[in-house]
Amino acid sequence: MIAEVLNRPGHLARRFQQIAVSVFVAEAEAAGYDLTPVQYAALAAVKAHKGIDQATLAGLIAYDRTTIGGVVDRLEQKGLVSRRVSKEDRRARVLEITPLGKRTLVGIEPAVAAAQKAMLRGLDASEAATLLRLLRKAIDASNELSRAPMREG
Amino acid sequence: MIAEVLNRPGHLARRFQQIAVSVFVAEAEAAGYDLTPVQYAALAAVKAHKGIDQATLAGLIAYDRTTIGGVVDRLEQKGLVSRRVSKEDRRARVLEITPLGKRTLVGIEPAVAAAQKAMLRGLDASEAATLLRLLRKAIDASNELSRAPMREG
DNA sequence: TACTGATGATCAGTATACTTGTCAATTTAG
DNA sequence: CTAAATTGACAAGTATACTGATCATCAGTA
Repeated sequence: MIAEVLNRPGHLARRFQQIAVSVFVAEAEAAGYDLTPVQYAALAAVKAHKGIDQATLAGLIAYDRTTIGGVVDRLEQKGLVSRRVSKEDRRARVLEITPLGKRTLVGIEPAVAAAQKAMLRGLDASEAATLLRLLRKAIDASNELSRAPMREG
Repeated sequence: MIAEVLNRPGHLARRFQQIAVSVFVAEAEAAGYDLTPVQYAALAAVKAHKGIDQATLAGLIAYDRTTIGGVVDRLEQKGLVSRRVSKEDRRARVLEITPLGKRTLVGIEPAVAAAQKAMLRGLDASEAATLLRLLRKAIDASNELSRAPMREG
């Protein structure tokens, strides 16, 4: 049997993430939005940190700096974010959320909430809280082991 | 602040999975193996189920049917798995682990164990057990919400 | 000031993970 | 027993997530 493999933390992490993405995309689509979890998180971060550059944004939500380029490309293409060269540092691209981006964040919120609930539907409130707490704890302790660690903003 | 986004289960799932993959690849590489977590799980499943076809393999470890094709391609290219057309069903590709594949699974085991330990290093034994139990429970309850649900066992 | 190093971003390349569509082979329905 | 539905696999396309390399710019120092 391969139960040993299927019960390893790495495999469970992959499965849970797989379900989380599926649920998010399904809820967003049902609500009429074409936004992935990654794009959503980036958009929310840009809103919360006006004028942030891509590298700082990547550190904030723990994305690889190469990956963030493509994500921002798509957000820009959808008109949710604007990107321009910084005046202080001409290497940097300064990001800002557009009015459409703001409306999108507000409008998609119920779908996001529904998705977060759906992926925990097998757990009661206490279990869900425990799972999130332990996930946070494990992540915090291993942050530096990731190739794209979270960097405080 | 974007703490609300960063503390959502979906984001934590992504971060934990991200760390799990990084740790696995790093440990495997340090041990002299070029194998990803996905390839490892597929290889272990092929060993445990001789003569399995790709679709059944995909269901067993909850991979997308299309994804498994590329994974098996790489395993075959590395000489870890052999693939041939089934005699009972000529649509199917029958998979078998090679001697090199078996040696690889044995040899990489310490690195896999080290990786699983590393990604839980922030938790004590009791917390780790709880996290895995709750992850399993959440996954089981939402299995069908995934695009590539686990099939059979 | 010139040099050195660090940093922001991008490009090319690889690997997952999924979509839709297609094809061939098999199974089931009528 | 044929027609319809299903299934296994692949192809093309998109999105995340990295590697390593390169380029431009900026910051520090000698």
